[in-house]
Amino acid sequence: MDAIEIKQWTSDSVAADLERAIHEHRLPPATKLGEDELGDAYGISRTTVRAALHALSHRRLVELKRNRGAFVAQPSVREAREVFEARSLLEPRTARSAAERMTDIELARLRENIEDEHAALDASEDGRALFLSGQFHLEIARIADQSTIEAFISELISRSSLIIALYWRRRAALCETQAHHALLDAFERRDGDAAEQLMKSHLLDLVASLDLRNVAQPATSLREALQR
Amino acid sequence: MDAIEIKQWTSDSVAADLERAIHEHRLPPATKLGEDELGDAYGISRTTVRAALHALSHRRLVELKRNRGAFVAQPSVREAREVFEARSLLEPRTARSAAERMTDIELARLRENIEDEHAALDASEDGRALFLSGQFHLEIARIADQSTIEAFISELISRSSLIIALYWRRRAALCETQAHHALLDAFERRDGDAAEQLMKSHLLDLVASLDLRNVAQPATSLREALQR
DNA sequence: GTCGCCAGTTTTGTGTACAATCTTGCGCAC
DNA sequence: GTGCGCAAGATTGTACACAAAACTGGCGAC
Repeated sequence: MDAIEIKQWTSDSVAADLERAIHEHRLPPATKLGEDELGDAYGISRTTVRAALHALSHRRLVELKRNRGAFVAQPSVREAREVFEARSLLEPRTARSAAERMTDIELARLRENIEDEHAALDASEDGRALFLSGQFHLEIARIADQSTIEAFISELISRSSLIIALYWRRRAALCETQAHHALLDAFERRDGDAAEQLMKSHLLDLVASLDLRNVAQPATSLREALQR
Repeated sequence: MDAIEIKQWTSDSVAADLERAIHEHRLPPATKLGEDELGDAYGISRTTVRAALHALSHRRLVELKRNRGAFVAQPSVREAREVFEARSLLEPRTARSAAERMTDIELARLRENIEDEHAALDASEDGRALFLSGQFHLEIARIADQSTIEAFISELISRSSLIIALYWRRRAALCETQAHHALLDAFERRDGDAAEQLMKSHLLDLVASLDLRNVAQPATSLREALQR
């Protein structure tokens, strides 16, 4: 079947694999992540799975319930607002720094990223497109050369993916890549002011495209909905 | 001796205990944290110790070296700059929010915090004073009611403590509480603009009071210094 | 008929044992 | 005398086994 048996999984690589699966919406919010189940799937012991699950819980991608198990997180409306509030504090300034110190090679990588995203969208690979969209933002933080801020943004992007899974209202599928194109233009001009401003409004647009009225609760799995 | 035997330590509480010890400089940078050693100290197995150590490594307070062990982290000069860069992006705006929504009760708690810090300084309990100083910043984030940003700031504050341990140059011992007093005044007036501005310059002052010339490397333990 | 209690089953939490890896010290060759 | 290599010791990484807790189902009493 798969080449799973070939690779030697470590707790880190398992965590990365799960994070990507969550990011691509292959593991939707509230999915139960049983330790035995995962151990069998990856061919590793529960000990290693536990380490990976704990790592993801520190990034708020997985919720650990004592004696209940691990579940893909379901960010609340409040948490959703907070995540984008944090992003709006970090990313615009980071985009400015990136614009001011970007090399042609880095610019080319960003351009490539956008093209891949387009290709994924054309192939209706929504999950992959969403992941690449996140990679675009992450790449900008990487170019800004601030690894600490980059780590925060990385976490926020992954969490944003969960938020999108829960609260996205189909509307603007294109505006996403549109905004990224605009940012790329600013980067090409090494225009820090424009990049900061564009990132700011891009994030605002993202929040606007979500349905964050507390009326519609996460619509989670059965009992979870009633425990609230 | 101690009441350690009474308490039932969990991985979380052990992590919190270690974090506080690090924050108060009872565990200086580069201290080796052996698993057996810690297990004996807390009366728990290595399994639980490992979970705590991993948690702290996610917050960049301890560095895990494969097959080598866990050590209290030694932030590089570069990392030090990054941490304060991140703080300067997050904390000023957070202070503004806090100022605008602060209640009298919260104000009183902050005042109390400053008094405790004064008392600790008078008693020459430097570690405790440093911890309380961090708590002041953390309390502000809590008042701003943004738990996501609060979590980031909490991590940055703890890491700042390590940075101070490594790079502090004795100079302004008082300016710290001075700045906190000024912030408190702004909070009393619910003056968001002033709070944001004061926090911004407070953080700049902090960086200025560090010796971040790359000349003087961490001055770590023997071999560590040479591996760089 | 409904509510409450109790036991069975499943899943996580913790402790222990073994394997892999790295460090350290000695010995041998050049 | 110096440098390399190998073996012994120590420490972490992983797997396994047991204990604790929570959910599920059924039985019995009111």
